Amino acid sequence: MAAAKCEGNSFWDEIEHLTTILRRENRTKQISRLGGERNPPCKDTSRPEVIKKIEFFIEGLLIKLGQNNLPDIQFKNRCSWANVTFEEDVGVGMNKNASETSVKLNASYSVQKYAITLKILRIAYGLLQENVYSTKRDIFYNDVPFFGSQTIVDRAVDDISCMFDVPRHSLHILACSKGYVSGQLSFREHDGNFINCSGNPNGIVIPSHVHGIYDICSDAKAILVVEKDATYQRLLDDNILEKLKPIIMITGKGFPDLNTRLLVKRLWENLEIPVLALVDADPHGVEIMCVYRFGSMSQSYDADNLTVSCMRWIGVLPSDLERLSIDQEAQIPLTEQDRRKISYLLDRPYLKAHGSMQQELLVMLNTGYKAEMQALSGISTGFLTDVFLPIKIKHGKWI
DNA sequence: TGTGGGCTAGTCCATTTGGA
DNA sequence: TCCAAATGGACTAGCCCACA
Repeated sequence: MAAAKCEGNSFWDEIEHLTTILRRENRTKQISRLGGERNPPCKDTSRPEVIKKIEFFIEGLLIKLGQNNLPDIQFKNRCSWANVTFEEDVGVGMNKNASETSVKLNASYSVQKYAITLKILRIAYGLLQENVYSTKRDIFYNDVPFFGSQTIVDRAVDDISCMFDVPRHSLHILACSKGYVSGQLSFREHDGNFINCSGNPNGIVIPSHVHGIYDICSDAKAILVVEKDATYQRLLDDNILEKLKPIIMITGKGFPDLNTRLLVKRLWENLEIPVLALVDADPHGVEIMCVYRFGSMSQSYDADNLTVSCMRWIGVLPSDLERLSIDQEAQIPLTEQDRRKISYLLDRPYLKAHGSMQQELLVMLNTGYKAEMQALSGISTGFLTDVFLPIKIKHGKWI
């Protein structure tokens, strides 16, 4: 079923209506996003500025040591919901007066973290001076016995980004991308390399240096963000890019990495077209959609660059399962962990502000069942591509 | 072909450690 | 004893590769 063949109002009418609303809202938000109690947006700081910040920080440590004081390193606490507030237009952002944790040189339990922080700062300083990039993985393997685990490097890099109030890539430290993008999109990478996503039937790996891409061109009317790679591949096999043309499709393969989130954000900023999320009707699917749409606690200091508040949840909604009479055998009973996860989600500030999403979680809780997107395939082959998504788009059935 | 291990992300909770 | 900070572990999503 081709998109254009839908009867009644034009297939893209609802999307175009949504586009108009979102663009108008975006203008208003840009104007009103001045002042307030929250941290200003995390700046895309230039290389010389970051070098200066590191030098200034080290100078401060040396001055204190010269005064026979043991200098602490202060980090904003990225692990507390008390330190963040939710605002509809920005998502989960860090408070100006967020509590800080101190890494102390005179506390034995802090010494390792102190040393790791200084070592990563030294590495970042070198990368910045040489104007080259490295990955967190490379840094870890640079001295495995010293760091101990990858997690420690990850946390330290994010703490430093937060401390200097700069995005991670401004430290010239990147993470390997895991997301894919396909459809009506072309751009140039930071080195000038031209990328045309529509020329590759399976899409391309999202670049590691998303901030460096430019000349973004697309005539797409919407961006479809898919939770799982399996579903993404299935939709490509079902020829979704032709059936719903023109469209861009992205997957972060589960919880999205920062590069995938950055790309979705950049596409929204450049193209200003609706971003639709297609996730499982289970607690993790909802949480993944929320990470794209509202941001995460640990990256709250960079919310402005990462969250896509205009995103809409197109499916699979827990209420869809009942409406479509999905066979109960295709549904999965909620486990105790699922129920706990739903409780945590219901406590999140952004869900408290979105009654319709809260309602969907309560539907899941009340029915006691969850379902993956594959459950829709049980109705008929190609149901997701040929019926579910076209009808949802045509009738604007998203929240 | 299926399974397990190691890797990429992300989240939250529990435990350990040690200073006040 | 209490509390803050650090760390490990358990869980989610997924991919790739080696091996039985």
